[in-house]
Amino acid sequence: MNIGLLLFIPNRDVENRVLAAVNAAGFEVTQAQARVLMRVDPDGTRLTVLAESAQVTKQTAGFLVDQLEKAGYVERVPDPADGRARLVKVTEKAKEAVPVANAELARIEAEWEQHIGKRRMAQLREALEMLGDITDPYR
Amino acid sequence: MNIGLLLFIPNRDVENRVLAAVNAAGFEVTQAQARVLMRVDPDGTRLTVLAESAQVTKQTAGFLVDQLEKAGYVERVPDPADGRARLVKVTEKAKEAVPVANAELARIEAEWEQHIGKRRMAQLREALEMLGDITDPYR
DNA sequence: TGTCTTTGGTCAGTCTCTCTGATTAAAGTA
DNA sequence: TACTTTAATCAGAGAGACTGACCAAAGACA
Repeated sequence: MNIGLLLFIPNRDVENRVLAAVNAAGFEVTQAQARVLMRVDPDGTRLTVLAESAQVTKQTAGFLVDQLEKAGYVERVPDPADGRARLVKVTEKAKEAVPVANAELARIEAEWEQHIGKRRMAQLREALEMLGDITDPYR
Repeated sequence: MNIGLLLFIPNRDVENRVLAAVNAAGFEVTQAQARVLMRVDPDGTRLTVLAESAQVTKQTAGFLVDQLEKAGYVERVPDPADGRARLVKVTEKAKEAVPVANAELARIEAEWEQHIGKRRMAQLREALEMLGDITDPYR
């Protein structure tokens, strides 16, 4: 079984479940919006940086931030350090979604640990974190 | 770091690289088309089954198969066992892409093994295969 | 200082993928 | 035979992603 598919299947499961949990709690965001939202730094992040880290064009990132802004999950404030730039910041409303997402993630991890064991779960994490070094173009 | 993102990042890397390799070899398929094509059984597969295993609606699967058919990568033949159904089969042309994809996958795995070591790579595979039991809705 | 290049972001247009809803036709069932 | 289910398609719409063109501020430098 190919390594891409092996990674894809559990990843899809996590994305689906976390999004479903967040939606069920009343936060109406899409997967694409969530992927951008997730990458907004507590101190605010420039659009260019968001685009780069989410691996989409700045037009796409801008489109998604527009929607998140309309829905009240982020706001754009001028960047004091650069007159051209604006910082995307998460609002209080969006911050309330974080514990919902984290709770579902914890639930998933617990189920997985139940199925494959604590030791293997730790090994999985370790291997994936190391792979991030060579597969995360943003890092 | 959340387990979803940890899975997502290397998965994206694999998908990008394999697709780029296949494209570079002259096979013009998209990621979505590839995801369907990958799931066609050597003996042929019904559209409904493809849709289910790729986790899309049958309309979407049908749309992608249409494109793959136009490009000459699959053909639809009547299903001898069911007058309503047709079997999607891969053509010789598509079969030629398989070794290209496999070669890139092997290259990726070798690089990863180089970075995290043989032992951790085996552990990663084992954990992911076990997780498939509980996260692959098709299995 | 004034020009040139780079960088952050937007506008316009298009394409691909995905969905929902409705429909057709063959199979299976009572 | 009539009813229900299943395999697939048609029609229409929305989301998300891209390329290309553009503007304005910042940085570099002669």
